[in-house]
Amino acid sequence: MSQRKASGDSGRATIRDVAQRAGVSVASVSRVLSGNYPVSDELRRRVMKVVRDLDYVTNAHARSLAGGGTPTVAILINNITGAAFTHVAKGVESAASLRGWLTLVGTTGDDPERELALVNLMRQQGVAAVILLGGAYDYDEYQLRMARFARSLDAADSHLVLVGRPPLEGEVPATTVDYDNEGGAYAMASHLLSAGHRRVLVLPGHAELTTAQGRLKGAQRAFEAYGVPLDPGMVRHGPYDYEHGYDAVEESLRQGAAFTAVLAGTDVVAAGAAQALRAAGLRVPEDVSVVGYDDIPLASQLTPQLTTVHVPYEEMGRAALRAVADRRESGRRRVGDADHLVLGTHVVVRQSVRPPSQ
Amino acid sequence: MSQRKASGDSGRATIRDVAQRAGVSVASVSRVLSGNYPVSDELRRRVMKVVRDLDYVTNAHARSLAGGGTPTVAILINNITGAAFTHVAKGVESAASLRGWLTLVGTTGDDPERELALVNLMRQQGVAAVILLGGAYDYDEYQLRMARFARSLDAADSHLVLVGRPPLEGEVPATTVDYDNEGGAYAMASHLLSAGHRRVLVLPGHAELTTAQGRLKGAQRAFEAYGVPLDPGMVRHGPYDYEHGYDAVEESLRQGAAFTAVLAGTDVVAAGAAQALRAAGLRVPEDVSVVGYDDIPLASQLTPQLTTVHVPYEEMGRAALRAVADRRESGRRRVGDADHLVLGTHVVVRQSVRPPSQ
DNA sequence: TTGAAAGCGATACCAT
DNA sequence: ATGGTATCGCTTTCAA
Repeated sequence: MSQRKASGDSGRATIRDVAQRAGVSVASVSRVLSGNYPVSDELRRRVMKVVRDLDYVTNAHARSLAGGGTPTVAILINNITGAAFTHVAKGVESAASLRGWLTLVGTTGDDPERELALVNLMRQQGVAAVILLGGAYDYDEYQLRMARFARSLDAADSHLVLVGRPPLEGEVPATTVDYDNEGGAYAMASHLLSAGHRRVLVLPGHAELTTAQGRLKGAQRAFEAYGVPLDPGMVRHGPYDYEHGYDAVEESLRQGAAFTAVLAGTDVVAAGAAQALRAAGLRVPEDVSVVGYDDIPLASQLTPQLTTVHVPYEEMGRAALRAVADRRESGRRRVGDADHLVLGTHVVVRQSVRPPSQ
Repeated sequence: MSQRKASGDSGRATIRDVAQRAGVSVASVSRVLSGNYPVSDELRRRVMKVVRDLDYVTNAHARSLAGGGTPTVAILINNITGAAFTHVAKGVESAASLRGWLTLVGTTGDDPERELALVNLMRQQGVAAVILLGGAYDYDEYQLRMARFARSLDAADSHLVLVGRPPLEGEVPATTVDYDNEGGAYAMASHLLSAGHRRVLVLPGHAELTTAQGRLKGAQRAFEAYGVPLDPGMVRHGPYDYEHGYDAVEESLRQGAAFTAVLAGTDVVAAGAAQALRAAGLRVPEDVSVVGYDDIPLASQLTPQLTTVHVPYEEMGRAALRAVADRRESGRRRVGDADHLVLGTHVVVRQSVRPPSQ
């Protein structure tokens, strides 16, 4: 019944099927296909004909077991739906495919268990690198956890790459591709301050998220630089989503908070904030200015177009992959050897900021 | 120098390393790890200890060569940045990970060459299925091309799944997960017509794209049903992006076209259209109504919130994976056996439609 | 319950 | 330029 290997009938054709049918050795078929070895035209013709007839493709698993194999990188995201992450992923994928590499994607849903499981799964796959995207929750064990990931991957000839979060402390075999998060926030807040705003509602994000921490710190530094006190009551933490932006503004308004501008942690939060302002009969930017962070497409599609901080997400993705590829080519480097890359950010001035009216 | 296998030092630890160090056979280690075989507690303890010490994970390539292995599905997208696709991908990924499956992602950039290369690459990987996302360009060879993909994959014990596009003609071993594209457009157009709109600017998308064709056809049917002639000059084709929406409206206005509503092919196009209307001093929806299609988050984040057609993208992704998984479990089915699934769509009424003012 | 050994499909070294 | 074959790491009979 289940006569396996009856005649290359069921399942995929193997290199042996091709060899047999072409009347040559498997070694020859392998040579023709990899193309990195001198082969007679006659042989090549014979083999390729059969390859086409059988619609043969080599078994990637066997190949990578035997030596060769397509390098693969894994990218782990919290939520594939986030526009910012999506652009990093695009950068990684495009740079990978440019080199003929494959990209695996896994989503963690902010679940440490799942993150661990995925890192191990990727290790099993023998990926060239695991790229972790997005800000991290800075809980106690975080550093240890990441250090463990890094060492595990390193021991398996793989590599850990952190994108969009601060580098790890100590001598850990990991690469970080980050952006000037705090600097961007500093510039954005300064933009608001120099326009004359003094009372601004700040929505940095979750207090434990590294990106939110950086953005808040940048804003605080700007306020200090301008000698303007930043009322702690004007800082509201919450998730990076539309609802949070909306709710935070609505609530502040209800509590009678007086502010002439909103400094949001992301463009999506800014969108929610703007909507809440409008719902309260306030005009943006005539009555209240609103700024975001990230510069995702949404920012320029809103009305008014959002003034925000541009983060080179796609470029970060490309940089991450380049770092991995370089490291492969030039043999592994020593720990701590230029493992940290920081890309610049800058304010994109659009239409959502005006000097305070009164 | 390059003494390989000196002592399981360099590279990943193998099952042999574990066996040796635990003083048992590789077979036993394999049994302990796969857990699908009776094993003494003592043995298990010994093996697991070493596994932890060595931080060992099995080599997925070797495993899948030998028989077992993690099922993997590939999802091929034109542009990973599109919000709609992203949600399908999320559905696929979540359903996959629920079963312990892996997800590979590749982007084609609308390039047939690359699409072919990717399908073959995925075939090499021995994926359980290749999921093609998004509308297709209905050029001549399309059907033949897809049929070839389908047969190739089928012959390799894999499977082709088409998501968001019409099913293939004839007896082709492929599964289609689609949504009622035309029906949604019909309902959306009817909504506009029943509100009293008679002159509406239609921006269905690229004329060759199957989704655009369906959306246009649905709209046309609605106009017919209402006995309202749809001026061909009021239909403008173009890409599914913000710029197209903006430009199309701007140009129509410049040419003096008179319309009281815009029926856009996607939410993003609608966003562009709305922006252009505002730029021209027209209010939405007081002066001109605007509707979209897809119901991506953007739709409810715009001002005014967009009335649009909801498409269950994430659910489609889940359905696609379920179809593949079912097919695996229950052995392959015969060609043409309930290979076509169509999910419903419906209008989501929000704030961007008003009866025409005059 | 445990071990030995035969593949799985491809690569690359060693002969010819 | 070609062919034979050991090998990659693991799973799975087949014996013990």
